[in-house]
This record gives sequence, C-alpha cells and structure tokens, in this order.
Amino acid sequence: MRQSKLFTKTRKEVSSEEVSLNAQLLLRGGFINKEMAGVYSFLPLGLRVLKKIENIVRKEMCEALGAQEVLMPAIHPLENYKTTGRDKIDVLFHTKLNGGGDLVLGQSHEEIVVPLFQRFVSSYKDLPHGIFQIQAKFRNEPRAKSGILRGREFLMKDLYSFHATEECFDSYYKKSQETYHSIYKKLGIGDCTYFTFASGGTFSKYSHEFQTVSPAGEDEIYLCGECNNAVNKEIIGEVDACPKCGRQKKDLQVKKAIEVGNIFPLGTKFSDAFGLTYKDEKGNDKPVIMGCYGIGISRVMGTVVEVFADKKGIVWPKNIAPYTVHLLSLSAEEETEKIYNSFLKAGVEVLFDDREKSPGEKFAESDLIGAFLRVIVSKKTLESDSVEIKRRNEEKTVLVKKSEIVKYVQEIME
RNA sequence: CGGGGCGUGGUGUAACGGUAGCACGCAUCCUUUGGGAGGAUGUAGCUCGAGUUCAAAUCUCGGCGCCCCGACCA
Repeated sequence: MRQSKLFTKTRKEVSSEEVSLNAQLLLRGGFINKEMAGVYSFLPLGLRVLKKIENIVRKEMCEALGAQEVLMPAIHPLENYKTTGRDKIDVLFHTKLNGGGDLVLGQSHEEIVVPLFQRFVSSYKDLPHGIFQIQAKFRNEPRAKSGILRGREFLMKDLYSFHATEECFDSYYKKSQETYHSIYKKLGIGDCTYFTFASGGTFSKYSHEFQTVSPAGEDEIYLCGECNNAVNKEIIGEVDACPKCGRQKKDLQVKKAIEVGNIFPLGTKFSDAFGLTYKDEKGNDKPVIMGCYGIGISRVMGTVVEVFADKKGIVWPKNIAPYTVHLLSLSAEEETEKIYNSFLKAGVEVLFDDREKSPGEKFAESDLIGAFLRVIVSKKTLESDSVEIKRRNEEKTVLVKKSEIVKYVQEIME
C-alpha cells in the first residue's frame, strides 16, 4: 500500500478529553474513527489489525477445537429472551418490526444458537459440536469508556459447545483453555495474560476469564506467582486462596487487568429453557450440556495498544501489525520504488511512505503507526548499496544490502 | 443511574459581559530534506433552544453530545 493513496491521515493531537491511551493512539494513527460514545468505525489500518486478530482466533477455533463457523443474525426476537428469562437484561437494545413485533439487538447468542442447533440434533451420535461466529455485539452499556475497551458495539468471537455427557464437556472445556492460551500467545499478549477464576454471573456458579495485566484494566485480579493463575477480586472473598495451588490470598499480587476472554460452563440452563435434548443409547431424552466461550476481538486490539505502546506510538506485535514493513523513502524514490516492488512480489505486507514529507515527519508517523519493521532507503544507506532496518520494539538498526532485504525480512517473519 | 467536568475554524486551544486570537492542517509559491522544517500569501469557527442585558462565546435555565469517578458489567 502506498501511503500517498491512503485516505486516512495521522494527527498530532486528539481532544484533551480523550485520556484513554488506546483511544488516543488509535485515533491519532487513523486506525479508528469515533462515531459516538462507545461506537467506532474501523479504518483501513485498523481493519487490517482487526482481521488479523480475527483470523488467528478463527484458525485456532477450527483447527485446535474442531469448531464450525456460522454467522447468526444481529437482530433477535425478544420472545426467545422471554423463554430464557433474559428479556429484562438492561444492556439490551430494543427495537420493533413494522408489524409491531419486539426485537432486540444481539448481545450474545445463546437465544439463537440453541433453537438453531435443536433443529439438527436428536441423538447422542449428533454430539458433541462446537459452533462459533465472529460478529458485532450490541450492549447498551450505562457507560461506554476506555476507547475500544468497552463499547456499545464491538466485535466478539462467541463459541457454543454442546455435549452429551459431563465428561465430554469437561474435556472440551479444558481443551478450550489450552486453545485460548495458544491464541493469546499468537496475539503477542501470552506473557501477560492469565487464567482467572471468576464469578459465573447469571449462568453458573463460576466462570473462567483470561485477564491481561494492564493499568488500563477495570478488573482487579489476585495473581499467583506460583502457578500463574489468578482470581478475580469479585470472588476472592469466597475462595480466599488460589484455587489451583492453594496459595493464601496474602501471598497473591493484586493487579489491574483487562478481561480479554471468558469461558462459562452453562450446564443445562439454556437446554432446559428451550427443551434441547438428545436420545441416549437407551432411547431416553436427556438435556444437552453446554458451554460458551468468548473473546473480545476489538477489545484485544485495544488491549495490545495499551500493553505495548511507548511514548512515540503503537508497537504492534509481529502477527497482528497492520503491515509487516513500513518502507520509508528519504529522497531516494527511484531505488525505494524498486524495493517496494520486490516486497510486493515476495508477498511481504508493506506500507510504502512515498510522500514528499520531511524525514522527521515520516519517522514520527512510522513510530505512531507501529508496523513491525521499519525499512529506510536514503542516500546515506545507498552509499553502501544498503537499506536500514529496525524493529519497532527495539532501538538498534541494522544495515542490510538492498538485494538481500526481502530475504532478510522473510527470515524474521518465519 | 448518582456525582464532577467540558462543548469555539478540519484538528488542538485562547479571549473581564463590549473588534473572536494563536498553533497545526489545507491551498499556491520559494527554500529545505536522517526525527513532526523555514518564509510569503490565502482558507475556515463560537453545540442547540429559551431567558437576563443597550450588548452574550462569556451569565441563568433547559435539551443534545462528549469525558472522568462511582454503581453496573451475559
């Protein structure tokens, strides 16, 4: 992509009201645009990041968990929520059909996926299954805040699993934890994201969250340095120790954290409400056992900004950077043009700053946008037939022969 | 939903109740080219409604919007 063709522009300033770091940097970099409180457009650079996060999650869901992707509607009949007793939830956005039928915007999809799955399951032979989607969710939050960390419309991956037996559910639930860990690792936040025991809300006694340590977080977790698990403050009074290894509350570290995922055992709550049953080997009707598993895709994007940003701007991890290479030409258009083409030919994702701007401005914008690698072509580097390469998260720069730069980048990305 | 703060060119910010100013951006030109460059000339603005007043960006009331703290958070 040529930066001269990008319709978005970076900005030096944002409103002094915007104190949330992820909002400041994402707005300044032109990744997102705020349409109203808690509602954002994702612009070309931001959408690339979002899609990359999405694809990492999607791949793991399909390959590691064997789940199948669907796309369910965003508008739901209120009737289904009356069936489960969730029609009084106050974050529901309500609307109506022309004929007067009551609708709500989807904030989660149990009320859709259960009746849907019911049409296809009748025997224990039809189980287990995992069904997921990646879709916008709508929640009329009493207070949207912290940029894209808590919005009224946000992108979420929601998976629902269906099982005949507790044993089957347990092993799937366990597997989902491993898969989640592997996802956060690929997203670049594996080292600061912890498995956390939490309350079950309206679904079950307990649930489990994945919490990324950050001062921007609205949750507090008690982190166990021994086993790397944590306990959400909301239940620390009840358990009073690390449920995993038994360390006492006083030995746990209190940290602010962002909830980047959660998994819930649903039991038969929704199956019972909708009469979702299967026939066992003896021909008896049994309720299907369920679990649900969420990851806030857009929230992960904001979290990554919060966790890795420095004074100069965003520092995207390798796998989700909008571009692998930010190629800057400092008065060396002809040579840079050639290098740009060789990157394109090799399939390297490259943003080419081909604009006539001062070097300082190009550097500043490059740091703000935060592509994984920065490659500079200038008269200075060309004297030795080289280009300069630097990782966004490191200070050191390296001179590489221009004929070898593509290979050099490919090796870094392997 | 309770409390606090804020709405001024495209962006960021000033202005005692009395001429709306500055910076950035943008446009044209010249110079400059390894850390948001210099000069010249342009460009564009008071959230909405009601009230007080000779006079309102400024004071009062209300609406709408935004931010923060708290409550809430399938």
